[in-house]
Amino acid sequence: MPGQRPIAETERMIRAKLGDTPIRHEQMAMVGNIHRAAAAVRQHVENSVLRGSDLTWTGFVVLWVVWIWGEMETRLVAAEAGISKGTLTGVARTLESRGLVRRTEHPSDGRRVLLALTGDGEELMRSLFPEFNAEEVFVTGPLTDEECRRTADALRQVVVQIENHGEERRAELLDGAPPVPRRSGRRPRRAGSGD
Amino acid sequence: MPGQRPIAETERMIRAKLGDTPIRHEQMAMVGNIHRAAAAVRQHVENSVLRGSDLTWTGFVVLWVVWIWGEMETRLVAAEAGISKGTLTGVARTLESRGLVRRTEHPSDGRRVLLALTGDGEELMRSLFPEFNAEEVFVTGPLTDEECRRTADALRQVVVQIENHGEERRAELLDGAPPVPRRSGRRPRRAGSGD
DNA sequence: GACCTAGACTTTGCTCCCGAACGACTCCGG
DNA sequence: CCGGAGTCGTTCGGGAGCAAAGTCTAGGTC
Repeated sequence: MPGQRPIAETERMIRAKLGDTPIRHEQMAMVGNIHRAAAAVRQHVENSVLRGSDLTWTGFVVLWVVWIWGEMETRLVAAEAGISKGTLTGVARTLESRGLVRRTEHPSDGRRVLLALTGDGEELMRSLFPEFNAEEVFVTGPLTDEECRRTADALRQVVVQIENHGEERRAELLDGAPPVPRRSGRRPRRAGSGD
Repeated sequence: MPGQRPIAETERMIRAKLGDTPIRHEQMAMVGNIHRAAAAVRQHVENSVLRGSDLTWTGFVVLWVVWIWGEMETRLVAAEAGISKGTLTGVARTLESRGLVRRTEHPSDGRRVLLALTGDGEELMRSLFPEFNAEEVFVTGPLTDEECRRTADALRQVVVQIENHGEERRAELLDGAPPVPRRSGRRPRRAGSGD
């Protein structure tokens, strides 16, 4: 994505569109760059170290979580990997079909499912993670350790802000608004009445 | 995603798995937090200001690009929005079906397609963008303007690093490796031989 | 004009992604 | 033992998302 326009001109165009409606540009630039950086890093890594093992970013993250923390319940894996449990079902299915993870029933609770790495999965992660970390070092190459720490800390504060106050904030914003559901999502099964 | 383990313990677990293989933890934390923050911000915004207009994050970004820069060729919109042109085709179709953008043929080059906002799209962005920016301000609430600037700058350096040296780096890494294609992707049409 | 090469958009195949609905199961009170 | 409330993983619906293949157009050469 080499087409980024200079920031100064973007600000000028926004003013041209909105007149004097006040806009906070530092915050806008930061949010924009978070997404640009995330996409760029993800694609670089998928196209280098992960390609050879036919893994996606998410697949790798799930493997990583189970590798580090050992056999664990799927809902915890999803939380740790930062994906929804619905998504995890599909990702785990893919990884299972590649022979990298194994599902087990929970010994005492019939609702739960445990996820663990197979021998192949373990072996793969042992060789893959150092390569993955090398790419993390590459993409952050222009920054010092201290700058990485500071940036990581700032980003964590954003995550914490949303975790702590996001729900409340969304409730305020939707205060009294129509409870518009997503366009997507499963539809309830019709009760008997014909339409 | 409230399930984050403390960093110190994560580092300990990695050492337990890899022994003395050296790992750079600052870079690892930064890359991880980039993705966590990106996902958190995206979900917060989709579930607040975008929900009412039935827009996805990507849909909004595409609208934003066309709103700010005016009618432009699809490949430039894709580059500016940070998505592939294949993805843009679908997103533009969705937005067109909602009556927010309009496709026009290029006046002199029949291969190109121009994208522009409709009146509805223009009106929507005028009211939506300030709300969007307010959420950007909310999620970065714990940070000062100066910290936002610094963080945005660090993230930009990551993007630039990948833009400038990513291709070269990937070439080095894959040097002589089997040209493993993605598992996904269109398959060539079989030449006449049945399988 | 037929031919070729390059460029721009679209289609295709597979995966990811969320959130709501769902069914199976656990827990608890009666 | 039954039934309701709550939890857990899965299914489902709509939509990204990429890269490679495919289609169509532009512009040049013979």
